[in-house]
Amino acid sequence: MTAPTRRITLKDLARELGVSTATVSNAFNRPDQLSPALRERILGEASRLGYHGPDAKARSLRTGRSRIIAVILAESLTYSLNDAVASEFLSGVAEVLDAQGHTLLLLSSRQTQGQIPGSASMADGFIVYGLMPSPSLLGRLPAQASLVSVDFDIAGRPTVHVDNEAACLAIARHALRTPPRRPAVVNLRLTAEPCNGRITPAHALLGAEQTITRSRLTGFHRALAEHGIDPAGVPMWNIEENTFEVCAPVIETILDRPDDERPDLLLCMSDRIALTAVTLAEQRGLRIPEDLRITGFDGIAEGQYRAPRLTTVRQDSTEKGRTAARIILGLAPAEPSLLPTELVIGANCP
Amino acid sequence: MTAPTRRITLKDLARELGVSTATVSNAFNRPDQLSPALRERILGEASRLGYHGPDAKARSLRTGRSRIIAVILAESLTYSLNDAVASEFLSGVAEVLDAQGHTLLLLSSRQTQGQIPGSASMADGFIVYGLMPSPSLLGRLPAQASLVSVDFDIAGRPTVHVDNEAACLAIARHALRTPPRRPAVVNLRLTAEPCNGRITPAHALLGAEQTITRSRLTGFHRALAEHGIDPAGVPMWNIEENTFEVCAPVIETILDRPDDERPDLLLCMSDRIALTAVTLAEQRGLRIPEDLRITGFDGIAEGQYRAPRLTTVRQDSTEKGRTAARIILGLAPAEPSLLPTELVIGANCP
DNA sequence: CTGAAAGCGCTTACAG
DNA sequence: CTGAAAGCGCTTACAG
Repeated sequence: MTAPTRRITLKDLARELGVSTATVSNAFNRPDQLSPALRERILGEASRLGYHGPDAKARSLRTGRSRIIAVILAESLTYSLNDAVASEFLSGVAEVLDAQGHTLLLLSSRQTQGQIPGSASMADGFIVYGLMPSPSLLGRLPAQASLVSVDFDIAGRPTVHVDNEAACLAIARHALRTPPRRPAVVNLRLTAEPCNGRITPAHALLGAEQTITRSRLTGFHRALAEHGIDPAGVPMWNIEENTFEVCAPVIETILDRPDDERPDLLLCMSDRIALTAVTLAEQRGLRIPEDLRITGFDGIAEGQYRAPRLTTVRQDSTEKGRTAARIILGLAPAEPSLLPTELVIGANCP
Repeated sequence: MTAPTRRITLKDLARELGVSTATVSNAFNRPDQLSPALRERILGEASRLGYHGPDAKARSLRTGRSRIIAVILAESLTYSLNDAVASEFLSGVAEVLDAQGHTLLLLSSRQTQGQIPGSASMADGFIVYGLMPSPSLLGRLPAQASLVSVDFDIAGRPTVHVDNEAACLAIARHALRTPPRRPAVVNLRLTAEPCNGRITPAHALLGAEQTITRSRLTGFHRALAEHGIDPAGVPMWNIEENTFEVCAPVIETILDRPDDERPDLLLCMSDRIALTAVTLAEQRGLRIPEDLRITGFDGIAEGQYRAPRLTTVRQDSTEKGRTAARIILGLAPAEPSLLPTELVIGANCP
């Protein structure tokens, strides 16, 4: 009770013990630099005095490294944290960081302030997920920090990808083995301008370097062409946000068409879209798969634990996260990484 | 291209401009401390030289504040990020932090290393979610940091709670209006020792200060007693983790009992448990609600967007997160906060 | 409105 | 194996 109203520092501890600050620092950081006996004495005294080890702020300034890795999410944190695919990705990142004594800072490129808070620059590395951030945001990141992009490319930086086109080719080929009369595609963020509804020729579409949806669509179109169906004649809808709330009205538009205009095959860009379609179709008394077949993308748990089980492409989002984290920590080579996908055939599109 | 191989600092910028470092600092942090013209000149030169503002590490050492808030989760990050309730909570926290220019650091009290990494001590405040962390972990947090606990109490610290007992009393009263023949309770982490299965008298139970499950159970028991049912005669099961994978085997045990022993009312401690029960009951051809009625807790979206819609208690996890964040940032008084819940009556227990 | 100077708490060559 | 000293990049009274 020597009234330590002030927080105790390494210097205090050194003075108390009659050793230099270097030795105390070594006791915590480089055990081999001092005798075990002395180290014991220092650590013992430290815990007696309530000193929990070198201050992280000072250490990070001195060493230049914070042991913090930031993930920059394309969507808002609110959306991302509630999206199964993004959550799995994050949990993969967290798993590896955790095992390496690193810590996860969550950022969104849709930050309220319009820009990443300055405190973000504390991070040693950045994992950018889902969408090309604005050039100004990218420019603000510390030049020496490492960077890896996921699901899109940043010139000269390592990337983690899934082969979207091949995966969509495979699932569409499977679906088309039973010839549909009226196939249709439900896209996710394909249009240059926001659009929740039918895509018309007037809509400009994003390029393959801006959205993975484009590659997925290419896969669908290749399969359609193989089966003698002109892709240009296949109607497309678009959805801006991968949530039930945003999907539902668009899906309703599709399902409420007259029987002879309603699609009998819905190629969806995500499981969330597909699940919404299943739910709304069931509510309307449509039989799945007799009246309507539906395919998804992602392989989220919710689609596999319900009846009818979803036909989809499983991508291992967790492994994506692990891979990105390994690259950022230098545990894996800083080169483009392409992860496999798996066709999962469920009861709603056998 | 004056070969700035080294990162540019505030000092460099000051020298370049012929002003003091204080003035450059003020240009970024206290616009009112210098003339607009000078400030313009400084900011202009800064962006020309690629200086993006004061270094966060140095600033945090100097000011003692990092603008980082840490959330310490009871479960692993992998689990928490994939759990709907925890995700919603985090998104509420993120929303408020974001609006205040703060940033979210994710920690788990189940960190692989067995303890929180040192970098965590950089945070200005800690939100502890879901479970009392070990005293040693609590002791390692910087003494001057602010702390708020959610769903449990830490002596002398502000807390955010939901009235679990009242909510469970209400939902059980609703369910018991149709008298069950064989009611049962499925708990979540109620036993002192891990238990996935039937709870026997041999099991020690956690206290109300250790787990919210205890308060929920008290609510159920009060309602049962009101209806003349001896709570001691109501069988209980327990589940350790709120996932389909862990719930399913326990639920199967329950549903696979002979017809005259199988419960016809399942009071579940979470929607995840309830949804697992619905799925497995449907697979067995049990009619809901005729053969089996099921209630949940939480009000997650997945339970509301499927048929039969879940009967549950909705708690606003997002608001819980917002409240905790407001308290930690000093935007709300540092006092206990009790959030309301809402009884939601669905088709699986009308 | 502007500047000189101290110091936040630590780590790291370096010398002994 | 141990210590004296420099300095990471910044902010903040304080004096002018």
